Amino acid sequence: MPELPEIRTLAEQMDRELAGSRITAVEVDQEKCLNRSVDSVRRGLVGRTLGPFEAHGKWIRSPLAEGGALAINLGMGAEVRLPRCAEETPENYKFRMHTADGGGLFIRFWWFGHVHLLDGTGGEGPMDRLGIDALDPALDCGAFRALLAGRRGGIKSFLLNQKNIAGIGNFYAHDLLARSGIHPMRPIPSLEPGEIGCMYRTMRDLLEASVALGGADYERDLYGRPGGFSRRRFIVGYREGEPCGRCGETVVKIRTGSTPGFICPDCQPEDPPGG
DNA sequence: CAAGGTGTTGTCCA
DNA sequence: ATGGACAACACCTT
Repeated sequence: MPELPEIRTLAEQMDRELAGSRITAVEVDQEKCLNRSVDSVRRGLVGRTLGPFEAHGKWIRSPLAEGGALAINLGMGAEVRLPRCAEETPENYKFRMHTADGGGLFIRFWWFGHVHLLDGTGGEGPMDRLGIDALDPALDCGAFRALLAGRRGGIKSFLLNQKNIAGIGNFYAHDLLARSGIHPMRPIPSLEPGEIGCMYRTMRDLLEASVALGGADYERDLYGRPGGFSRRRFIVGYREGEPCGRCGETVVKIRTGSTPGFICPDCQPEDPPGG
């Protein structure tokens, strides 16, 4: 379930703990998480030096000083830990990397996730197909409008598609739309300029607020500490049957395409006034 | 206890 | 371009 705020929190911590460290050993017990064979990944990492860690959407990348890069995606909720902060036995972490300074990185994959070794030439992995990061400073309101221009589908599926904007998942999408007063199934062409501007500001406010708190409280960081962003902050997200945090109307759960969604029927009319 | 929902991504199909 | 179905098979709630 990690989305942009949780990934960004981890990337910042990994940058502090691991950037500049030389990799001394790599053990993998779950080969399907790799984009190459275990031997190939081990050969490509051991002896190399990790560069700065950067988040892009739900992916984390660290270029290697000798060329190429390490790319990590946590899928539906993996755990990433420093070895000294591991709570379980090492065997429970299917990817284990050790560094010369005595540190390292353990990853326990839950459903699935990815550790990719990239050769750095581009066009080789999922990261190359990502849209702009949702908190990229270059994504101002005008750029956000430009992304939506000419698009025809529903707004929620657009926001969840990482090729359009990277970092938004179902967890934050519920309130991003509710706080903007937009029904998830609204066709993009039906959105008023004012609604798009509101959605842009809400997206930045919501994600930045969670980043400032270290991400969602059900996720744990590199040290095993939970984030400070509680879902009690949501006005509709995961509040089925409870009053909407804005108007008090009862929140309902609906199907929004292939994902479940939570909406306030009053704040998010399917057919907006004047539309 | 068994069944079902859930979060992500890529691929395939209409 | 768009979305739906599906696969990857862990873990919690019902």
